Amino acid sequence: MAPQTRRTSSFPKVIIEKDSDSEQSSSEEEEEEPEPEPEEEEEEEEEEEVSERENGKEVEETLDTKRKGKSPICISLKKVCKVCKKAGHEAGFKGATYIDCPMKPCFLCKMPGHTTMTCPHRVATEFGVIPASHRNARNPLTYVFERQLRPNKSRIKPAYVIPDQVSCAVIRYHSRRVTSLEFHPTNNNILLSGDKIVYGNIHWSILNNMRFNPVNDGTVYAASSDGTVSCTDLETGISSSVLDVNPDGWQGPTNFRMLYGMDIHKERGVVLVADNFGYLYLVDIRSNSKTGEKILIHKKGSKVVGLHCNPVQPDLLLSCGNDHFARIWDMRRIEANSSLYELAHKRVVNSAYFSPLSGSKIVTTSQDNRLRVWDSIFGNLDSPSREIVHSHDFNRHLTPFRAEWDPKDPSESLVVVGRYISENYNGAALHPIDFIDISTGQLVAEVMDPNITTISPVNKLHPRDDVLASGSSRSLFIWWPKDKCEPAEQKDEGKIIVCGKAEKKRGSGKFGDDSDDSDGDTFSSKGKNSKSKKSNFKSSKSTQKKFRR
DNA sequence: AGATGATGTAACC
DNA sequence: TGGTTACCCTCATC
Repeated sequence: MAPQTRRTSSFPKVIIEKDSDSEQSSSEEEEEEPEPEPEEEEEEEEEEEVSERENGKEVEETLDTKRKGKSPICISLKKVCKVCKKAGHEAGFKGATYIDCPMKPCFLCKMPGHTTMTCPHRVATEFGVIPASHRNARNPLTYVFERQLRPNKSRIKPAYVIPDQVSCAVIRYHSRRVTSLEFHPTNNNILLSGDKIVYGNIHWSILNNMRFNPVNDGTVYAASSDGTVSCTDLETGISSSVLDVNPDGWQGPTNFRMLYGMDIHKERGVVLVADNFGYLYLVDIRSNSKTGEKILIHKKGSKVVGLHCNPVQPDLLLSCGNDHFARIWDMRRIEANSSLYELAHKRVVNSAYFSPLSGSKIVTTSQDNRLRVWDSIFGNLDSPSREIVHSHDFNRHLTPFRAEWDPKDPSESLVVVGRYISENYNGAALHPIDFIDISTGQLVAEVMDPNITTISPVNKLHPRDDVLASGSSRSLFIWWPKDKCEPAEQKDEGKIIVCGKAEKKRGSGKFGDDSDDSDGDTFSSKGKNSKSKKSNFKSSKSTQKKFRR
């Protein structure tokens, strides 16, 4: 074997280009570039470049081995934009304000020509929201809803009761990101949270969705990426698998089925669950076993991330998934390609929910950074009645964002959704949880706390109380009006049940043992558990809730 | 304070 | 169609 040796005489000179520490503007950079031999510089540009980037600096070597072997290796340590890799500007945080790369489309609305800073949708969420057209499509849904629901709909929209300030409890119990939250249907003091489980426990993979059993709210069903649906008794903690869509076990990553969307059809007594290949499965609640055959409801091979039964017309099923569609089905005759409506989106649909009272509206969260409202009475289902630009980008480290209805709002227009992009609030980059009026597109309220700097993609409003539960990377946040006592103190049985792998030494150790610490201990003020990352913030008991205009 | 890496998937070709 | 790649405001830990 002949060792590759380079003759010292032909070893090229190494030139290191650097930014000067004080100057960063592109024009000045060009002036400062060392140009030892102008002719060779020109040659360099024609050569193939092998470049690596590290920490916003570009290290690039220009190899000239096949020619004279004499022109210099040029290592450039010039600062480049970490987004577009070009010099002359830099994207990233300047303090608590994020500066966008001007070469990329707006990170918020995805349109070219401006950045998030100047995006009209950032200034006002209602920008570009067109009033719904009062088309009357005379479709079958319209008749059903008009006859059955109009009398119950209030004519005057009541004002939202949103407190100026809220208190927040931080629960650090999950060892991985929170994926799912569910309030107990009857017991005000029970909240269920699911996480991305690492190993062990009821499921060995991500818990994607869970629902209380509507006929026996002491049990909970959960769908997981491990391909099973579990049924767990909350009193005993005993869990059983009621569906396994991989009866032959692991047959490779392309064959393994994972379960995402799930809901329970109370009247029919079935759990509806869908997989990552486009199929719907039914599980009979009485026998806790699979019933019927799987049905293709979305594009073959695409993930079905959400299922929701209409609260008033339970035979109407709403599904959504990665094929960019949400679909409405008639449960009485559901088979491939038989959907009543197809709600088209530009990107993946993270969630689709019927409005909680009348079931006549649908709100969807799509990865094109838009919330869409579909109204079966005042609009039609051919196109959304409203599109609201809102930052909830897909990110591999985050649970996908899902806009959730406020179940207590009689006008069915209030929606809660976490925000991806941050805003500079007194020097801290915070990601508020947004309350949006979908009838106007207006941002009604934004919930935030200077101590909570993480993103909260999972949010759920309490069915009866003024309580918001938020799920973040590893924490749960419980928000309630500041003037009220802590939720768990309202009744004597406060209890939070956390599904997932418990990491017991985390946080303040309030959950360190398995005893039912019910009252004050269960909720602790955020000051105790969460360390303030920004020293310029004092840990205040109450949280700012800012109103725009 | 700055570097590290765990990590899943949508969109593209 | 399947394989490849980027991924741009994570976040906890060292």
